[in-house]
Amino acid sequence: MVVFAAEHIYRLLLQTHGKQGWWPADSVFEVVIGSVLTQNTAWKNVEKAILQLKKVCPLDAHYILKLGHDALADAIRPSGYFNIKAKRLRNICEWWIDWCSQDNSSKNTDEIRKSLLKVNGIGPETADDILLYALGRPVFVIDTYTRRIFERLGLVEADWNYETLRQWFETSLATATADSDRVQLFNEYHALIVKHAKDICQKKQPLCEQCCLQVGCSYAHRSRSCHLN
DNA sequence: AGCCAGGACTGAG
DNA sequence: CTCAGTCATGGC
Repeated sequence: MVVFAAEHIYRLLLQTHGKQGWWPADSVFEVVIGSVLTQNTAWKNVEKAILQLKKVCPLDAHYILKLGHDALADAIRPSGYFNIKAKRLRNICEWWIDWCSQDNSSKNTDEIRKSLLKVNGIGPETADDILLYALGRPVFVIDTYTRRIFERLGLVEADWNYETLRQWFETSLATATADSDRVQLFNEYHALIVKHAKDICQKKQPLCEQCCLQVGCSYAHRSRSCHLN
């Protein structure tokens, strides 16, 4: 049964919240920018930052680099951590320019991830955000919500590192085999987890039976209250 | 009035 | 090598 748990929970999330249609952005490069700005930051603040940035400069790697640190930091101020994020944005702009200058059709996903992780300011989650939502690669994004929910459902262990968790999800979701199907599935799944966390758990609704979104579910709950607390 | 957001790096021990 | 400290605004 546990083998199909990941797919089961996906169906429950989908029927509860509907399709999310991530990533909210006007361009692929905007996804890259957003993935850095949203690090440990509410998306609402990221929207403000991107809006301000668009007012002072076209959303293009070359223009952002020409902007300089101070002007960039000032524009993205609402997203918090504006000084480090300005540096990180400049770093990922360099990477992006390099990326766009090459033929990437034959590169495999793992080598792209490695090159992303070499960029200072790009950790495993941000790298996977970029891989999935900007580059359309089939990788499952792990965030703090994912950890908490599935740990309290008793499906994953607390001491698993990022890679182990990612592997668990990717191998558990075996029904979709074609790359394009997996991209769609992983895209929606991560978005639904975030949606669920924000809409339901933060509002402290008495979801218990619903940690898995369903009354009387059979998972081994670690907590009786909302599994996100 | 705190608490915490769609994390990641650094420096101490 | 682990791990606490650091970065910082805005919404609830």
